[in-house]
Amino acid sequence: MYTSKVKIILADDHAVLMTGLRLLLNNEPDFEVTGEASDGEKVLELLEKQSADILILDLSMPNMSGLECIREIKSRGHDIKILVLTMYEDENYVKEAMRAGALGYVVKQAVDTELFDAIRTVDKGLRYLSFHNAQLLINNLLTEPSRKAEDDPYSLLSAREREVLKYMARGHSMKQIGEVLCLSVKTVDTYKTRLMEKLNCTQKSQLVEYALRHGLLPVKNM
Amino acid sequence: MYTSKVKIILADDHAVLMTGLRLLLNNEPDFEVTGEASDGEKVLELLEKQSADILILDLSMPNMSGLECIREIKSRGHDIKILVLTMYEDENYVKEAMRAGALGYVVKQAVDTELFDAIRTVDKGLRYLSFHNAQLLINNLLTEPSRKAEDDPYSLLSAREREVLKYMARGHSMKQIGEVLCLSVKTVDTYKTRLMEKLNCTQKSQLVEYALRHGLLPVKNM
DNA sequence: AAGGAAATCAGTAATTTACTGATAACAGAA
DNA sequence: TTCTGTTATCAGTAAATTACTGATTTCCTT
Repeated sequence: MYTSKVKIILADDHAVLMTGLRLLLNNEPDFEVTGEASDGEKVLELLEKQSADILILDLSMPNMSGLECIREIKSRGHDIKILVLTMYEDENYVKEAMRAGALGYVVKQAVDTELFDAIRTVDKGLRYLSFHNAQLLINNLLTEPSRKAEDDPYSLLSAREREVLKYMARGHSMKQIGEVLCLSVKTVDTYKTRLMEKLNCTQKSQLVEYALRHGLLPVKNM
Repeated sequence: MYTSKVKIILADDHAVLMTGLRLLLNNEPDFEVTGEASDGEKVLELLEKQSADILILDLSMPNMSGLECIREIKSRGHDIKILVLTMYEDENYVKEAMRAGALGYVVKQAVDTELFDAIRTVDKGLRYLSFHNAQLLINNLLTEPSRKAEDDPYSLLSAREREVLKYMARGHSMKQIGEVLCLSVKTVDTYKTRLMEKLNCTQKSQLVEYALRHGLLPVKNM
């Protein structure tokens, strides 16, 4: 019986490692790497041109972070399963990534066979977490995905609000943001007020915290 | 004419990537990966048992960091050339590593051919830096390791200034920072002014950018 | 002893934010 | 179709924050 290979797109800003990873995956009889991208924006461009079964994504990439990238992929309605492969063992990253729409999460410390398992699992449409304490997390995550709105108010934000949030977190003043976005200071000010309301903040620093947590502050290229 | 292969030991705590890297290197006719280690201590153990021409070392590893590892290798008198392969583009890391005794420094963002070049160069006993502006660095490093200051303005900052920078980048106001650090707003204001001077900024957003770039904004746990 | 950072604070002018409204467009509910 | 809620947009004024210009003390180095 003929079974077609799992088509995989890789996204990682570490070129050498991505090349190695490609070799590793192509060595397996049932995998095939069909595309590579070095940051979130390039992933999106690539997805416009070609589809694949699985996207293996690093979270820390320049320009557009992995998390933002996941959200954008979802909002554009691309039909691709996302497997996060990253160095961050932090629970928060796992949560954020899964909430944003990832199907699997594997740390780079994992051995190759674990990654293979993860790919095959995710390919079937099933969740995969690489962690020891993963089960807890999965349960938490799955048994009560109801209070989604409160959990992730991010989905409540309008496009403009998100935009303003990013600039604010990077330390721009209302005035500066207004100039960049061609808006009156007053308008930007309103967005800020809304952000505070929606995200339940009383201080600007809490907004920054929120932005950090949600991967809205990737380091930009020089 | 027969030429023996360059024997390489890999050290990286990211197992998947190390496996990929091994494949990549073994694919080259003149390289041969003869050992792997997942942290500094294991590198040292391995070196007691086997020698090799080159050690490709990640800087961020658990237990014993890459830098410590380099120092220890040198102090034990092992005869192996060290090539650092890491994600850190920061000049300081380069310097530290080279001072500690590394012969080459390549960032993971580099493409495979660059890594190959680096290996071959280092194998000849020559220095290799992967940077565009590397040559400057080499010269600085070797001719006058004295004027550390201008190179990295971060080292110019006083403890207080760094502290204030972190809070500022996280979106706290002068007033808030003053409260946390038990200082007058005025004092904090002065630090801010100094920061701007030292880091050559005219806007707060540039300070935030600087902080981001230098990893001063880690995501905190919940 | 002189020179030079570092840490600390003040006063006032100039900006920026906070807060309170407001209007127009549009989508969905009733 | 009318009502309601959401988004996008802007204004005015009071309150708060920052920018700028000094200044003092301590400590370290030469």
